[in-house]
Amino acid sequence: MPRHQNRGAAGGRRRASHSMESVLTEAVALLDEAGPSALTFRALAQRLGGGVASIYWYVASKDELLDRATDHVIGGVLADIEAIEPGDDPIDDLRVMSLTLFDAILVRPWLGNYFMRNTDVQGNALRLYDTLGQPTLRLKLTARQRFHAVSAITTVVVGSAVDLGQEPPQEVLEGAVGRDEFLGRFAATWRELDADDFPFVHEIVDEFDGHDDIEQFRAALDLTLAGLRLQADA
Amino acid sequence: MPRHQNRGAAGGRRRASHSMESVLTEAVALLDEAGPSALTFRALAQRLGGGVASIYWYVASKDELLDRATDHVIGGVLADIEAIEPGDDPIDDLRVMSLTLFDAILVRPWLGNYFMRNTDVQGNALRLYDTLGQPTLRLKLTARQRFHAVSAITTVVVGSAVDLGQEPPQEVLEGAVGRDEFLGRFAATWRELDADDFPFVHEIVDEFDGHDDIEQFRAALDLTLAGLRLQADA
DNA sequence: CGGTACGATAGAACACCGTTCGATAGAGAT
DNA sequence: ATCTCTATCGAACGGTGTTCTATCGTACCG
Repeated sequence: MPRHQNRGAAGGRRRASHSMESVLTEAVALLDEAGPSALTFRALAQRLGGGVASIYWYVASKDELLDRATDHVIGGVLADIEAIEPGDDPIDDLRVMSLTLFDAILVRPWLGNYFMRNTDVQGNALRLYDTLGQPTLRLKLTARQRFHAVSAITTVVVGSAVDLGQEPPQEVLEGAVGRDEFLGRFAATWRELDADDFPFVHEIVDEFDGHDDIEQFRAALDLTLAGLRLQADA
Repeated sequence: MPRHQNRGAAGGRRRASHSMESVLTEAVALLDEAGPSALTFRALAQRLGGGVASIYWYVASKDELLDRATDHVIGGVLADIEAIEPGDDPIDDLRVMSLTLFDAILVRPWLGNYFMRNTDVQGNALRLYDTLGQPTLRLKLTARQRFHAVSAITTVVVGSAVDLGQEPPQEVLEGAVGRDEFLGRFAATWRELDADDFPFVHEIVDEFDGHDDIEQFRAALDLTLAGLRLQADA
């Protein structure tokens, strides 16, 4: 395991010289460019201009690599969230923080799959969890209610993110097919279902067609927050 | 692709004779016994007493296998949920249905990772989605609100399930370490954090330690449903 | 200075995975 | 008897995470 930060520039031109920073940065770049399936040790090594086994000096396994890469970008999100100054309404603060987190996941859908998986490695995620919980301390709730409230919120965020992270069939990732057309195809299938057999699907298919992910998330979040406000005012 | 159900018993003793049913049943058994990582084509083939390639006659890829296996057990859950007779309060019905679904996922945490991934293949999941949505038709809501409400609920269910599905470090899976002890270890780490730096974590660590997954889910669900009730009564 | 310990790198090999190919067995129809 | 179509299977292919072992280069120390 690495002890110090790598403090020097590269040596000669035969051997590569990495650093935790560069490993994570390139890993994130791979994830951003082509999704989780593109992040392999061989691809990462090539990008770093080194050998495969070298990566194992910084990271004990692929799981840890993913955890650390996730925490690496969560660090940035954490800074954004900590920069939010508390307002009058704690629940409003919760809302802004959650939306900030969700925005970050929207840009990097893979985040949802690894976020908060292992707080031992993901120090920033733990800190984010705490920051997200702090507004609840200003609400009239029991400790258990606070715990459940923040769990509920992260559940909504992660749950929505997982929906998103469902690597789209590679067609939209390559840009060959737009997301709207992708949704439209499903909508078309649904519309052909018998209206008596599937009354609800029939009712909402137009809403599903071309729906906005952020709006859907905000709706789910607001339901939870409305419930929470009710609880805090009781 | 298979046309008919396999209608006969096995032939001689050299070649194995499968059926869609048996393939999915054994796949589910593997998933139940040792989690997703244990479901390999080789392991499945051995269990079926046949060759690896045979499975591809029933299923085009591993993703499809996972989708069909998931939908196979969702079929049972669907029956349970359809058996629920509507009560006076649609929101109560939503609650009972959601809890029924969550109970099923609690027993098979892997379900959460594949549920509703592809409604083309997962016919039962689509039907379940519709059934879950029907109570909202009795509420005074717009179509969009109904769509968002059911999305929110499935998000909470799936989000909670993903938390669960986080294959525990194999120690608790083997029964060597109890879940409580596993949680306790994390709690111990959290307790050592500075109380000023992590005020929220400090506040809720006792609640986290030994917490019940069902209770946590129910709390999140109830917040959402409370918000929904507010919306429907407005 | 020369030697040595250690931080850091890397190539080759291993075991396993999903998937494909080509061959072939069996049963019914012609 | 031949043909066709369903269903099966062993062997191989390319790719993966991971480990083994050997090495380079630098900092330290006698």
